[in-house]
Amino acid sequence: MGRWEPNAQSRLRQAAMDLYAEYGFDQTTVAEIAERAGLTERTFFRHFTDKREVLFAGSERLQEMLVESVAGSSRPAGLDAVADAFERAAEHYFPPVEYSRQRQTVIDANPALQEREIAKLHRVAAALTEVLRARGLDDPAAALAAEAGVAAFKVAFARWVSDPAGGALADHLRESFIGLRALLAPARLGS
Amino acid sequence: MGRWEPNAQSRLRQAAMDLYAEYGFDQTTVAEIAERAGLTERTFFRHFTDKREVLFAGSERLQEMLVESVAGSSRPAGLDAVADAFERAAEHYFPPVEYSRQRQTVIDANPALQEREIAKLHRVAAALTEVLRARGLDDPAAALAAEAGVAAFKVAFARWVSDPAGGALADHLRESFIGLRALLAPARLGS
DNA sequence: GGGTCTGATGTCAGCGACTGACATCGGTCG
DNA sequence: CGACCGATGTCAGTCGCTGACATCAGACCC
Repeated sequence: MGRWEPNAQSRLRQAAMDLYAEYGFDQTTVAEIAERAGLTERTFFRHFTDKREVLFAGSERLQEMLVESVAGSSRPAGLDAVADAFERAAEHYFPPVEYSRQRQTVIDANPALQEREIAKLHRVAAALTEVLRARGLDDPAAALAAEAGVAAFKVAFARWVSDPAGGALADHLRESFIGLRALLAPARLGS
Repeated sequence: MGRWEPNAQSRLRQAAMDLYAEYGFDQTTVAEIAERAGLTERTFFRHFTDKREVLFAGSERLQEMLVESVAGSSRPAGLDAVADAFERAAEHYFPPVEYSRQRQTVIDANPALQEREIAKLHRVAAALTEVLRARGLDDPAAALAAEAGVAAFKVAFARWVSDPAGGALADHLRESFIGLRALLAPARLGS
């Protein structure tokens, strides 16, 4: 398919990650990324809608997985279904810790990237809210379960990438959701 | 102070709003905004960090008001203090409905602006979480009270700008928080 | 009143993100 | 072997945004 080497997209992503990590996001130009990947600036923009998106491509896939998982969950629509979905995704979706760690370091150093990250997580929460409602949970409860689930995921993810013991993401997720459930038990967010 | 007419900043904001509303955000160039305001492109960027920020300048002020309000609230740190803060801000901060409505229409039509809006609200939630913790609320409860408060505000704001009856924002806020409290009563989020 | 100082604005040059239009190459299929 | 198609290259251009420096209006001082 490609004109020369295959995997243009992943080569671009790798090149971008390397340069972002070494010189910072702002100090890296798209032309440099493309050159390192042996491609053209124009081609970069055919694979990624913008310079930031390199770090977030794939989040749509995660969102789809979560939505499908909640939609087909054996548990009733609620926090437990969301927790299950995240734990399942943890095993099939996420890249190795080192990559995630490096990626997070880059994001944490740049406001524009944080903006994009927050927006992506917001979309995930919105999508989860939608499925939960579709499965019969009423409106505010669905939103709360979704937002709380995403919040628990944020915590688990942050602990995962900064865990010196190298614990699995799934384990951090379980802990995080246990803490959340303990806190919210009396509210019964559809769980 | 100004070279010619005063109020350069508000003239720029007005010009931007008019053009964004009439032609859309992407179709409006900064040079056009500046020209309509009788100023230069360079001057625009001295008043606003970027083209999007025109629509969000002032959100820092809102955030400060909320934080101060919660910090000095007579109520215990929790949802009620947050609710009070929003209701007080509703009376002293927000522009007329027509302006807010027009602004929201522009934002809703553009993903980049939505990203910025979400990020701003996220910062507000983070700041509120911080005050609540400073006032002694424990960590997850503080975050939940802040996020829930912001969520209630979102709902109230959306209803306010789309309310044909022209109800006051403060009234929508009260209703929204009543609904939230009813839902969360058993959880006791510090309220 | 005139000189000076300061803050806001103008001017200019330039970088880099992003896009549209069109050419070109590699592989596929008939 | 030739038509076809999808991915890439090439080119030119727009626009957001910035740094450096000049300039102007008003405030302050004498």
